[in-house]
Amino acid sequence: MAPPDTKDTILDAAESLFAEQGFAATSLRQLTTRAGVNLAAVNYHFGGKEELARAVLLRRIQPINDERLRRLDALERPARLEAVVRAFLEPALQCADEGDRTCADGHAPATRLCRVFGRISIEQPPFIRGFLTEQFRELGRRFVAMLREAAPGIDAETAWWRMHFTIGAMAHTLQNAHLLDEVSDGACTARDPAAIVEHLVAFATAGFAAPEVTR
Amino acid sequence: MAPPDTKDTILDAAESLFAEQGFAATSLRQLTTRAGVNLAAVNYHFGGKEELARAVLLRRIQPINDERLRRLDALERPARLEAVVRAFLEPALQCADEGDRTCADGHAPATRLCRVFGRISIEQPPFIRGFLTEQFRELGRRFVAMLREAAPGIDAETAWWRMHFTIGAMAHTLQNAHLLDEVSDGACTARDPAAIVEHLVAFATAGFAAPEVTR
DNA sequence: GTTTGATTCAAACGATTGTTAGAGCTGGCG
DNA sequence: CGCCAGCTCTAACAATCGTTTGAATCAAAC
Repeated sequence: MAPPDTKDTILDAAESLFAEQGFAATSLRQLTTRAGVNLAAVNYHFGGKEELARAVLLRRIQPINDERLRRLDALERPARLEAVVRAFLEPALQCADEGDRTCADGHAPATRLCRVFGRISIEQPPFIRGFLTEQFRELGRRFVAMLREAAPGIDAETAWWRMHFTIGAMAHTLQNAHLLDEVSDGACTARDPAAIVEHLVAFATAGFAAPEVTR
Repeated sequence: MAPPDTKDTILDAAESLFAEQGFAATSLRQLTTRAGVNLAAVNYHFGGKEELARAVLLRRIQPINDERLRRLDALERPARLEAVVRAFLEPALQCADEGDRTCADGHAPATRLCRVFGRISIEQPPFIRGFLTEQFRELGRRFVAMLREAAPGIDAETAWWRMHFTIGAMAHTLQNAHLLDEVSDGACTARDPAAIVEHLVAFATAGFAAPEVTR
């Protein structure tokens, strides 16, 4: 009921447009037009396009990573592998509940976040590199430690790789779930994030439990 | 020893720049400067920036997908799960042998390909959508069939999802392997594609072998 | 009612974008 | 040689980019 806040309106529009087209391909004019605000508002409220991108990412990543750590702390000990994997994956996919509005682009916030996050993290404009590694270093360390506790016998390097694989599977899937619809000729029609996360948890848990690579 | 062909020179420069910065963020002036050719050469030889992007992708994807299908045909029957996974992953990572020059950006062609492919497929400018789904529909169908033969008991939808996860893990890993170096504080320093593929094959094979999701 | 600070607005800035036109160059063939 | 096709070059095109300016508007405080 609060009057639509300009800053949030811009963030919403930026999030959906970055998700659809990426950072570089989205112009401020297109963005402010969709948001229904003046062109100069972005520079006034955020200082520039790059700072806007940082704000878009931070608004979503912060609560998700907080929730991840909260779940990690709440795990039974010794941790079950699937529970650790779930603690990592579910918060990212359930952020849909936070802002329960479904936006103009027809996608749930979770899908939009993962797409924008995947895009910007992959486009990796230089200005975003340090920001991202800083956001994930501590989180990664804690998860790797917990994963090794839940799956004894895998070394640190393997654990890092497998977490990387899991992130990749998650990001790519939510970015391109619609592609799967087309390619599979209708075998996969699920857009429900809850269903996706179950598939993903099963896949990643088994992957983490795989025997160590012998080379 | 052949004189450097302008068309190939452009393709090489475009591949490395698209890999580094993405499609939209790379300008033709930057591209032609690195290639050491005239600005107008891109439009002369390819017709425009979008057609250039298509050519960059096609040059690498075509031989890889051919090799994938060749390996698929050569599999023993009934197929072992790991062999199917390997038939899908290795060709993409071993295309380094094709053009054995290591280019100016210091990355092996395999890494560059995966990065440019991941970028463009994720940026997904509208002009590339149909092109990509067409390239992968037949390949996906054949692999899903073979995977279900090697891992009986998983349904078609699950097989599609897991293949999607595998693609995501592969793409994300090769795009961001350098990030892993930073985040893991040196636990992961491997840049050798051969080592990565072993980790990845182990992870994905286990994921495919996971029990069906019960919901 | 006036003032003050915050926000929005139209308009323009210089820079850069993809693309194109047309002249200039080059090498092989008659 | 003269010619022509293939390619490269300079120069410019219109369009769009992110950003900035300075005036207009608004709401609350005095």
